[in-house]
Amino acid sequence: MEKASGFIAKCRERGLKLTPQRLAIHKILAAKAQHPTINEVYERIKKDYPSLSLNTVYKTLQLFIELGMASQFTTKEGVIRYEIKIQPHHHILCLKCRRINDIFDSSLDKLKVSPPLKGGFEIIRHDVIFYGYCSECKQEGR
Amino acid sequence: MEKASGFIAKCRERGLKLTPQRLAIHKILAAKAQHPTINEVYERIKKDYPSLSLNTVYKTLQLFIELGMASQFTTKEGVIRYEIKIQPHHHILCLKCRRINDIFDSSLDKLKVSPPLKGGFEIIRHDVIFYGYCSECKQEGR
DNA sequence: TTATCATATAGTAAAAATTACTATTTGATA
DNA sequence: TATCAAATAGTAATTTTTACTATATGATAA
Repeated sequence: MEKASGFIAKCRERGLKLTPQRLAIHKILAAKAQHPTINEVYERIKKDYPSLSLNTVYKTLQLFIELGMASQFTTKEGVIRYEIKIQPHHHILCLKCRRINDIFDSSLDKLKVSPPLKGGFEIIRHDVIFYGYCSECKQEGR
Repeated sequence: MEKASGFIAKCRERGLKLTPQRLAIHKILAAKAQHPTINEVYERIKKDYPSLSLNTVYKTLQLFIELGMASQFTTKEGVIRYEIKIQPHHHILCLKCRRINDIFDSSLDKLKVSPPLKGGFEIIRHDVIFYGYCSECKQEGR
C-alpha cells in the first residue's frame, strides 16, 4: 500500500484540489497489486460514496494518467485496467481466473532491441506481459 | 504478405465457409505489418464491398481469434488492434504517429521469469511492447 | 473563521462502440 | 441443380464513453 502523502504533495504542486473522490480513487489504485477496471473502481467506491458519478471516475483516471501518476493497460481480451505508477514492473496474467500480478525483475527492465531489428526507432520504454496459470488454477487442473 | 492458401486450408479443415468477407478480412490482416483497428478493417473493405456489415467484421475477427489465427492487442491509449498470427514476435510503437512495427528477435522470445519472482505461476507465453519514436518522427523533433 | 472564486462533481443527455436478433442469402455438398 | 446449414446484412438494443451544465466544494487570503 503506497502512502497517500506522495499523492497529496503532487496535487498541491499542480494546484489540484484534494477531493474525497480523488483520494478514494487513488487509494483503490494504490492498494497492493490492484489492477481494476473503470467499473471496479466505481463500484467499490460507490459503497461508501453512493453519490459518486461514473463520470468522475473516468475524468479522474484520465487526469491521473496525464499527470503520469497512473497508467492503463489492456489484457488480451480487450479489457482496460488501471494501475498506479510505481517502480518499473511488468505483469503476469492468469488465463483462467484473470488475476494479474506484478513482476519486479530488473533484468526485464533492461531489455534492449538490437539496432538492426528496431528499424530506426528510438526506444523510450517497454512493457512485458506474461500469460499462464496461477498456482491455484494450476492445481484445479485449469 | 502471407499466402491465403494456409487460411483456405484451415477453413476447410474446420468446416468453415469460405466467404468473400472472410477472405477480404484475412487479406487485410495478412498484409505485411498491418495492425488495423476494427474500423480500419471495415472501412478498407467497404470500398470494394459496400454492403459489408460492421457486424460481420466483429464476428469474423472474433472467429479468427477463437481459431487461433489472429490476436488482438491494445495500445497504451486503449485502442484495440488486430493482427494475424504469424511467427512469435513483439511490437514497437511510435508514441507520435502511432505506427506499430513488428520485432522478430529470438532473444525476446526466450524471456523467462525466475521462479521466486513468478509466484507459482506456470507461464505459457509472453508479449513485449516497446514504446519510442520512429525514425521519421525522431527527425521531426517529435 | 468567513467570503470569494475557480475548479470539481453529479446528473443528465448525447455519442460512440459493441452485441443481439432475424429474415434472407450464399457456400458446400451430393 | 437442389438442398441445407451456416453466414450475412440490416436493424435494433445494449453497453461504454464523452459532453454539457448547474450546483457544490476545496483552497486561498482577508
